[in-house]
Amino acid sequence: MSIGEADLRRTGRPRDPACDQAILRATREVFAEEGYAGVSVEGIAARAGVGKATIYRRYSTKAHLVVEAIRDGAAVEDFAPDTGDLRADLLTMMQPLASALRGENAKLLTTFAMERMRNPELAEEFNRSIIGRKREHVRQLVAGAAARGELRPGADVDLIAEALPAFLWHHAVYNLPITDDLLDRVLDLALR
Amino acid sequence: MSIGEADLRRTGRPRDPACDQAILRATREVFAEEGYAGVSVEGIAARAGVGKATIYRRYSTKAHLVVEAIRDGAAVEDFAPDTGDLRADLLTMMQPLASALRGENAKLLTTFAMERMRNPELAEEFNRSIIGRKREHVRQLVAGAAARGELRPGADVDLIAEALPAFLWHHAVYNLPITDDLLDRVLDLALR
Amino acid sequence: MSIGEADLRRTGRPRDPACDQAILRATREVFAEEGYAGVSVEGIAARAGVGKATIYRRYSTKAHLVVEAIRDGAAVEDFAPDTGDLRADLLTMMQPLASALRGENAKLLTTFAMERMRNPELAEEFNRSIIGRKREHVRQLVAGAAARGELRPGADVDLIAEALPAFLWHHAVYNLPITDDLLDRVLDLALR
Amino acid sequence: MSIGEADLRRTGRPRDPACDQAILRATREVFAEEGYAGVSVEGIAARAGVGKATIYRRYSTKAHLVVEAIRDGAAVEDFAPDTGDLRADLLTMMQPLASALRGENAKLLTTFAMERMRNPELAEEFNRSIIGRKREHVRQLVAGAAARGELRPGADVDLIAEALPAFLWHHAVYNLPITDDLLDRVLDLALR
DNA sequence: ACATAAGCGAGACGGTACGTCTCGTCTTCTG
DNA sequence: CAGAAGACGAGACGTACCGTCTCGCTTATGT
Repeated sequence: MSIGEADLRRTGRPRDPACDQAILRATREVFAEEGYAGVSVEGIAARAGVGKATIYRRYSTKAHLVVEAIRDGAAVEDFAPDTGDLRADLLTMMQPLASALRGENAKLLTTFAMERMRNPELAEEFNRSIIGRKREHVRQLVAGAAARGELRPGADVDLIAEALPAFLWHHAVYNLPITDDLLDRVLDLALR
Repeated sequence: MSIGEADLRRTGRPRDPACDQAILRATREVFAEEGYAGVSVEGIAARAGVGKATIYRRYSTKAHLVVEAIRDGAAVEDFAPDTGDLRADLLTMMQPLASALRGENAKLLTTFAMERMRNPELAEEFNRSIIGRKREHVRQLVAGAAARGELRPGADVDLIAEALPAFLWHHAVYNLPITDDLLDRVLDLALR
Repeated sequence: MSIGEADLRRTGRPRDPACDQAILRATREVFAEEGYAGVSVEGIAARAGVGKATIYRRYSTKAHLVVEAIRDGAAVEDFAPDTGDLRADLLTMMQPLASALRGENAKLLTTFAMERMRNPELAEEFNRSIIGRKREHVRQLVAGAAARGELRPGADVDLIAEALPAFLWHHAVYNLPITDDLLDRVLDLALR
Repeated sequence: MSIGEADLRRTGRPRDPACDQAILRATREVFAEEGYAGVSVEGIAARAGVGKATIYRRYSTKAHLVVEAIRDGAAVEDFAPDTGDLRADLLTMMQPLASALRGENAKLLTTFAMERMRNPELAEEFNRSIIGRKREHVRQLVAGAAARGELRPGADVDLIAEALPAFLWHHAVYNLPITDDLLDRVLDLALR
């Protein structure tokens, strides 16, 4: 709740939003150029024109900083359409993820996916900002289509629902090209 | 050349094979639990009851050490069958990966797969020891089957070849169960 | 001038005198127990229940703050008697220092005396508030007595004038007891 | 015992004595020029051409480093003569302290004297390297002389024994000159 | 048989980054 | 305006590793 948050810190000098942006921006730039190991908090501070304490006041850890920087720059939009046209709905839903995994933030996203495996609190955040309600919604779309007879009888609803993300992440993680028609081809394979 | 190598060091005290194992074992254990960043050469040396120089004599770098440790312990067997039965051949080929992703090395493998994204030195080794020649061989099996008319006309050879690893890794990374019939279901989806 | 000062600040909320005392008191306590390095402006603010700005509005610097705190709490009274009885006059003058070095402020004083060696800003203030005009006055008393023939011929005026403070500080610094008759014994030694 | 010490560290690469000297030397130089607050471990490391760890391996703390540096460069020689000539013996004993307090190390010594007041383990070291057996020995010399009738009857043995250090430290601490004849004058005052 | 050459455990070395703490300044809100 | 709160740039603190480098010792070979 914004009210609750405001209550927590209604006194003292407020944090400078310009610092927030300078820090996250510098972190993303260095991360993209040099990778995780190339990020040093000291270097980020210098590049952002900021004191180290100003960073540590926001992020307790280098890992935390990097993850938040990525999240800030790589959040994936989350639609939940249900037009009755399964193929179209799935395309609409997964297009943002495909774009993100293809763009300059691909490395950020896959790194984020990784970090979440060891850091449980990140797993939750990963769910919120990357997966969102997609997984469950996709399953419902597919199940609805199956119920309508839009799919062949005995179709594997769970597997079909998984197909798009599985292939997209597989391509991203293996540096295979995420071409414009990849989603079409996956849907061709999965939906018949 | 083994002869050349042997010539290079035919004198002096030979390296202790027990050290090799102690080092690689300790490295694997720490890596699986703490990830790449959690591995410290000093810690490995202590855990293996070995001097740091004994490690650096074998591996020039922490990255090198970790790569070799994983390769030594998590290499996935690499069959290249071609019986003419596509489904059976694919099952034979992917079974080792499925087992590996299900067994005690699952954490090691997924950590390796993910960690290689931020450490390019790991990436190449991952290709060599985990992927090996599988990718190309699977593609050839599927292409052969398509040529024989075993698949429906216009089947997406590349995508079919990718399906098993894509779903297996997706399950592993999202902690979904890798059940005994998962490969069957994926093959059902992909081959018809 | 108090009139001029009052003119400068006849508007707005007046400074809270309770803050002055709380700040100085907290500073003295911490300084006596932990020394100059142990004093942190942030800590003083917290201990005094005061904001940092409230301190810096009064004292431009940590050194300034500490100096004022000590001066406020440990100033040694400064008599300048000249009754013609050298021994009595010296006793009158040094009694306050002896008391101060024996009382609860002893630690404060010795710490101040020592700390001033590494912090030149403290040195000047120490001269002003602890030594004051005592040194010169004592010398004049002794010189006067010598001129009157109250001392043996050829008496070392400078050394006699120094004797009381030298022994008092030596006892204080070495934690030797500063007994009631110490001044008498020192005067016995010095004046005959 | 040197044997015991040797046992403690008979393995591994031995510490480089050149580092010891470079570190202590740099520390003394900076301390003399800038005072305690001006010493930074990082700066000492740079000036000595040494890594920070090489300093912290030897001295757990900045304070520890500074004190050892001073001790290494400012130890006062400790004679214990007893020729039967009180005045000569006292001169022989206190000359080294006078020299030290007059020389380039005066600031080091007085700062050391101060630091010992808050750091109990330093008090012991101060006793060992600066005071040594002087205090007790001086008292015995004076008591012996009194017993021999070399002093006037009723002489204040304790105070006489204290006189030289008291005046010497007083002069040092107050930046009064420690002239060549100061000891003579103090002895004149104290011994008659 | 014994000298040579290398392996080994231990740990010091010059660096670099970490995350913490304080300094003195600044910015906001409340009384 | 004063005061409480606390953010800000700067930079030192003490810790932990990295990859390199001695030490003194042990262990095979090759003459």
